[in-house]
Amino acid sequence: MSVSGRGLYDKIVDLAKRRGIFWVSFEIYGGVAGFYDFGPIGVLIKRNIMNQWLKYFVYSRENIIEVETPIVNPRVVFRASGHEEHFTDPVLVCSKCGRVYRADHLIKDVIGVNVEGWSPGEITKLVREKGLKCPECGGEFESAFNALLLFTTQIGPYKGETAYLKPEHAQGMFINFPHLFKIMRSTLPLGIAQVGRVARNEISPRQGLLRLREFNIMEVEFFFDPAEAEREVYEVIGEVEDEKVRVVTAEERIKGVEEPIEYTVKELIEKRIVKTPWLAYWMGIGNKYVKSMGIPGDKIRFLEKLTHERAHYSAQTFDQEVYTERFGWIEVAGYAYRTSYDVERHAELSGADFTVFKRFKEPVVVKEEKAYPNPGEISKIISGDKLKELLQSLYQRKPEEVARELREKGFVELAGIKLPSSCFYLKTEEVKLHGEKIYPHVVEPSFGLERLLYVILEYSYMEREDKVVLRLPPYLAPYHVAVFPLMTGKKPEHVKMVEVARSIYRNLVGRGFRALYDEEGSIGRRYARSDEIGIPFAVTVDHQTLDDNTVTVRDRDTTMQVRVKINELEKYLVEKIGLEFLI
RNA sequence: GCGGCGGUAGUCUAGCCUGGAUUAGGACGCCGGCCUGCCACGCCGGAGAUCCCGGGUUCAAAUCCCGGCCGCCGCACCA
Repeated sequence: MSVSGRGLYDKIVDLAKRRGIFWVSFEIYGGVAGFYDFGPIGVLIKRNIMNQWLKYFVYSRENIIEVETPIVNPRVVFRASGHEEHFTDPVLVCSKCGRVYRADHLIKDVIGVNVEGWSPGEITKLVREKGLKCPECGGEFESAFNALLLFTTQIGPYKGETAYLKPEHAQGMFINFPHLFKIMRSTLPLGIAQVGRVARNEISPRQGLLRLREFNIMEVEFFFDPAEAEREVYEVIGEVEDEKVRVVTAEERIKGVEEPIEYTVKELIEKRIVKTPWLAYWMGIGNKYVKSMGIPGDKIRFLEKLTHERAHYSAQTFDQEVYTERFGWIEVAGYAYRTSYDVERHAELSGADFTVFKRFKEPVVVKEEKAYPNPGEISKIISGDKLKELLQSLYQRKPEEVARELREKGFVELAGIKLPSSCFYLKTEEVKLHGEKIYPHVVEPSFGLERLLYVILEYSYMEREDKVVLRLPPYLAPYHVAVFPLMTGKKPEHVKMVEVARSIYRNLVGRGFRALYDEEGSIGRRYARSDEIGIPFAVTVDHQTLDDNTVTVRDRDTTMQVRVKINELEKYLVEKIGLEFLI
């Protein structure tokens, strides 16, 4: 088959392997599904995608900070997050044909029993009692077990504590929220970002870079006060209020509509399409970010997840999808409204204080009923050491709580003894409240780096006269500029060209450019090689250079050349590339 | 995990059906040399293949059979 006849995906995979972008890991041992190695060009492009993300989501915002937390997490972290419960599925395997079923789904469909929360042992017992067989081949089922999609390991080389590799960064930010909140002078909203590796033990990873077992996530957990969200969003919305995003709402999807409707970020908020305005804000930022990397706006859409598609922690989720030739619409980012779910779970299991003190504009005076013990009356019911003990524990309790219990039940129960209201002095006091404690809510934009890499490659891949040109935006290119001598022979002027080209190369590198020097093969071949990995500009030292200190700068996309003075080359390139590369 | 299809140098591929004379052929790329006044130039030379792995059938296996690994597609799964 000719090169142009094959699919885009195949061409990208070939290019990626040939030029050192990515390839299947552990190749010499036959490869392992779901793992990819990234080569010299791949790591550079990935880092640029990451830098671009940091610029959009972190560096240009005063209230977003970045952290790095361990990949290995003790079990309790994912017990708190609900992953241990929800990320695991009870599974039944047919002993005859080997088919795997979700036990809860199958039992509900066939027997009509809801086994949610049952142990594998209980499920196995039910399957045996009811004689449930494999619906495909009629074979017996093996004992049910929980298939956990978290990678499991141990902390400590022997007899270690069970631990999991994190499947997302989120918990690292939640756990550190109380500490970081103080560092950031106790101010909301506060965004905590993290970029790096996570691992998911996928049952059957497939589709190249799109479903990996180890990959990079770029994620922000954005903590805010839901009551102030609308006001605070409007303080910063200028940047994105008119940004147009294409959305398919859950309501539309239920009706069978897949065609997105275009809204501005402001409209998403005003029409109450989003359950918190911050969701719309971050969708706007994410839309701009993805467009900045060469993805056309009309190839991006946000798909609201239906209730049953959403993760356990989410009140509303939008997937940001990009249209690909090979796989259709694929998710590159998720925007989840996690409410205070995680924060409250970690508060509960750790005992740490995750609340935020919210100061009122004016102190509020509230009347509060309080009940103080009346030892004289109590001694009529009980005496001696028992009285002493009782009084001690009574003094431990807050008078307003005691009053409430009296109000609700008519008595206070302590160590089996019921104390009527006659045992208390009841008082109504005025209390000045300066604020209240609230749990912050969280919105989470979360990007898959490798998926972005793939869609960016798809949209930048072009062929010109059977040659590959990777039209990467200049700031994503692995190198900003290539430097070539026109001739590399033995004639004195050829030797001089090499010398000048090398010195230009060294100067550019010294000034912070990523530059590539190449003198192998013909000039045309060198242009072709640099086009293939997306280098946007090529500087050539030719005969005229030796006369007047000018070089030609060739544009990758137009192949047009302009002549530039060597001492103005840096300025010229900075103008062309933009300042993005200086991150 | 199940089923279907596939796996030959860095890449793309011929050969497989119909087992043997092909030293596993070609193109591109790569390396060395010559040449070369701007878009994969030309010439000469060179390196590069566990024919995915293991087993079986056979006098003989890249080729046929079985198992495994990997990839793609469909199903299941994707918190």
